[in-house]
Amino acid sequence: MSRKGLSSEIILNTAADLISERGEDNFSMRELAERLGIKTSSLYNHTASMQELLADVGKAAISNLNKALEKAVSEKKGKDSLMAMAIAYRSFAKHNPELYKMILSIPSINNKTLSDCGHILVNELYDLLEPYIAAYEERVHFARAFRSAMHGFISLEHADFFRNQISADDSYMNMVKILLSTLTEREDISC
Amino acid sequence: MSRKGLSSEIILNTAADLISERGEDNFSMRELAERLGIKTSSLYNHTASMQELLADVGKAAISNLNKALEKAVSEKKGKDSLMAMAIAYRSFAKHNPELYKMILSIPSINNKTLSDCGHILVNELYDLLEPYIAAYEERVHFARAFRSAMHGFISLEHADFFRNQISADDSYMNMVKILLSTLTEREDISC
DNA sequence: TTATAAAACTAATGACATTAGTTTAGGAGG
DNA sequence: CCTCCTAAACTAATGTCATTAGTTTTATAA
Repeated sequence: MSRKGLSSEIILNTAADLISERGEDNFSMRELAERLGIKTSSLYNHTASMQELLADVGKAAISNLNKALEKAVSEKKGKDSLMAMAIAYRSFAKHNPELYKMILSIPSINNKTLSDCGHILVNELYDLLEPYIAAYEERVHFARAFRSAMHGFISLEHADFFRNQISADDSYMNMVKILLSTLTEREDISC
Repeated sequence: MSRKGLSSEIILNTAADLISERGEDNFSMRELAERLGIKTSSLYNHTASMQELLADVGKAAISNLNKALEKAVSEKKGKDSLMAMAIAYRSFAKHNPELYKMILSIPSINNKTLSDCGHILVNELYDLLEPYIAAYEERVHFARAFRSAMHGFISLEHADFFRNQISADDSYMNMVKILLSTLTEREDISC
């Protein structure tokens, strides 16, 4: 190491802070360098490109989201787990709107990342749905619907598409309940 | 007029073409000018800024989406109308993925635009839901869930989050049916 | 104490949006 | 047919970026 105690981790965290504060569109290597107290070009000793750095921030974000979901799910059982997941998902997106948005741009950049990180959410969902939906294909359908609803709601809300006075929190809970209401415990006819 | 037969409409359409081909992120005034056969700075005789131009492209996109939805809805009745809307929504997004994405960035730019254009979709939905949901607040909740599901599905699919072999088309139809299945015709107890 | 290499630096390039000021051409009025 | 007017083109310049090449510095390992 040289002069500063800069590590890739510090750079990543500072980049994430900057993005959280001012949005991905307003992020610049110049401002990141300034905040770190170095010249812009020095950043390239730590990252190959801005694109790679942004991808890394996205990976960290999806990893944090997954941790939050796992924690939430592990504390409940059955439908309560699904409800807890939905609440944790929205909570993460609400507290980290800019980082949440970055998650969507990951897959197109890096095919492996999503396989590594994103599947936790999906596999968790598949497991939780098993007591309610026997057929694998149907489980996939429902999981996609569930994720779509969560993501879509958050996305539309953040883009200010819900102008009506009615509480968005209420609408979200209502939406999740509607979806969960279509799940009925199946009698186990195996063996 | 002077030399060329350029109109704001031609510029708008060319910009939309360019965005459709290469994405909003890769759009540049330089390339737009080149395709139009003029110098970059000449564009500023027709638009105040790139931001305004992009906003106009977004407005045109939301307008086209609304037209497609209205047409689809008008040809059916009851739940079939809702199904037709969902199919038309997805169809638009599938054929115009880049333009669809731009719609989401409109509200933050211009508060009036969405009130003018976007409410058609919302009001249409409210009307269609009236035979099934009496309470206004409940209708708002359901309409938000419905839009969230549609948008979320399209958004996740386009970001390549549905890696499973299972058909995305099937999943989409399944999702819409799940939501519509929770709607039951109410007996009209008014008067 | 010295060698090494990571990590800082300076300097330069090329893409980009945007602005100011100038020129040109096509249609309106005589 | 001529002349003016103005929309719409142009040239030139500025400032912001990301990125690269080449140089210097400094912390640590030997």
